[in-house]
Amino acid sequence: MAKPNSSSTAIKLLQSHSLTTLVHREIERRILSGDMAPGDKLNEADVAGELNVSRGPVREAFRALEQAGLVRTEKNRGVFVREISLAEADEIYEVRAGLDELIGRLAAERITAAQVAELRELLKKMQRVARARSVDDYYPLNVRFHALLASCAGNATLESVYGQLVNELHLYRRETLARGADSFPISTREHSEIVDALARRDGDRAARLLYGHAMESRERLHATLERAVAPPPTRTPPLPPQRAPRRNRRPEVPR
Amino acid sequence: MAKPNSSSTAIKLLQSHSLTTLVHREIERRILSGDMAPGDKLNEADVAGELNVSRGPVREAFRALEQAGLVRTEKNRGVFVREISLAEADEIYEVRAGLDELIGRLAAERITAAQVAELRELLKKMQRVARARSVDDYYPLNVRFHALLASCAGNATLESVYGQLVNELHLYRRETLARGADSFPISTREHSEIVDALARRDGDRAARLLYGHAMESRERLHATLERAVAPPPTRTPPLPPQRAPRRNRRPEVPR
DNA sequence: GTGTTGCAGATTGTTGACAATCTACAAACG
DNA sequence: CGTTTGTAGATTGTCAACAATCTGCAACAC
Repeated sequence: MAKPNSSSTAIKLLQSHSLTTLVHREIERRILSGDMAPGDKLNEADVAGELNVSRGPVREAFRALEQAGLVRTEKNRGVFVREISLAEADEIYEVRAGLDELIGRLAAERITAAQVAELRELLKKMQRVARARSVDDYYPLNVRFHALLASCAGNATLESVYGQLVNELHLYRRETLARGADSFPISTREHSEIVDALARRDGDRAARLLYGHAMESRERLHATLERAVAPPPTRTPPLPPQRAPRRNRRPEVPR
Repeated sequence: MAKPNSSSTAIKLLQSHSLTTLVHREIERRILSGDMAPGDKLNEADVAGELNVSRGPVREAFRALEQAGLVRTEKNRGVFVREISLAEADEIYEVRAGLDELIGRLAAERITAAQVAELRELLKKMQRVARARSVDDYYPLNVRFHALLASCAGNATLESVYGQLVNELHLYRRETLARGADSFPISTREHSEIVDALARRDGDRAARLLYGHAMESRERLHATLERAVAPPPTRTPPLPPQRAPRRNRRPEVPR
């Protein structure tokens, strides 16, 4: 009765929230927020106990997180927060640069006036924080800026793939404490130029700026790492045998 | 005793192959091979029975497949082979084009002589098949060509992301039977030019060719679809209520 | 003392049973 | 005759117990 097909959003939420989903999100939150460091072990029974569920949903959530690249599983040994090597971070930066380039080209075509305004708003906030040199405040704003940019490309698939890579890079940052790559507000001018190019619908320039911007982050990462090569390697004193396998997504040709 | 640290690969295989993994691969194979069509329902008990395992591993495999974008889950209703709309296929093609461009640029720097030879070998085979106009033989070769190209970029992350998108597009092909997009051997000349550019290490040209190549596939897809707009919509006579939600990967800003 | 072997505890992998929810059909009602 | 309501069956969501495997320590042999 009443409204049969109003599709009340509240209903939809409860409809899709199984325990597995909840557990998945909670663990993801813990990993990305830094509550758990890369290499930490996730004990099924402990997690289940803390969240007051049984081990079934926890195991299901682990499989999803593994596919998302946030944890690594070793049979009969457990799941661990994924550790990202410098080489892997390098790879991810490279892919991200390519996607950023695409984002620039597409966003220039499709961006709306409201989105430009929102970006400029965010830019102002970033410049304030940059002047205050508060690095830890700057990083999340930078992440938000690029996420917003990705959404301006008007391609949900692109946004989703991009977001996954950013998550993995975030993991790397947590692991090495190599704060330099995306944190220092070196790039406020570049950010402004990007938004300007988008506002003028100059896709080629936006694409070029964004690609260069991402590659610079990668360079800064290397610089930071090389500077920190003589001091202790940031943590991990004993470092277990390291029999970690590669990730498991494979192309697989049909037929 | 004997060889304590030979890391015999046979051991490693049994080490990582849990039932969940096996089930995951088997279902993936069934979906990509076309044994199951998009929209088909995957019944937990049935799958468990066919593979002689209990429902636990099956459910875990489902969660991984969902994250990989191959199935869609509706709470209390089941999991279904993902149906990809034209709009989504369009998005994926767009992202794939961007990645192809990146692949061209990177592969030009890193490709080896052996890889060039392998590509040329494959090209010859493709031209033979193209002359014979056997479309169904051409498609898998085309897939292999692009997978090989992706591996030449020397970036495992890129290869993995690219492979996932290709899988999803394959799903679209299965769904619509829109064979035109990647099947017709229109592009043997373009393929040759791409390999030539890579062999000359002309990254800019390879990137441009590959981007254009992917975008052409997208255009062909549209053309094929528009040509088939008056005839019946390729299948799905009743078409259930269609309350499919969006995919569930989300960026999620930390802290 | 050094290295090996064998247990005990803990953790993961798997299973089957139970609870909650949905679908479909049929009976009752207007 | 069409609509609604209730019930039965099937299916998914969750749980707790069992089996297999691993880790660490202690006892033993050399």
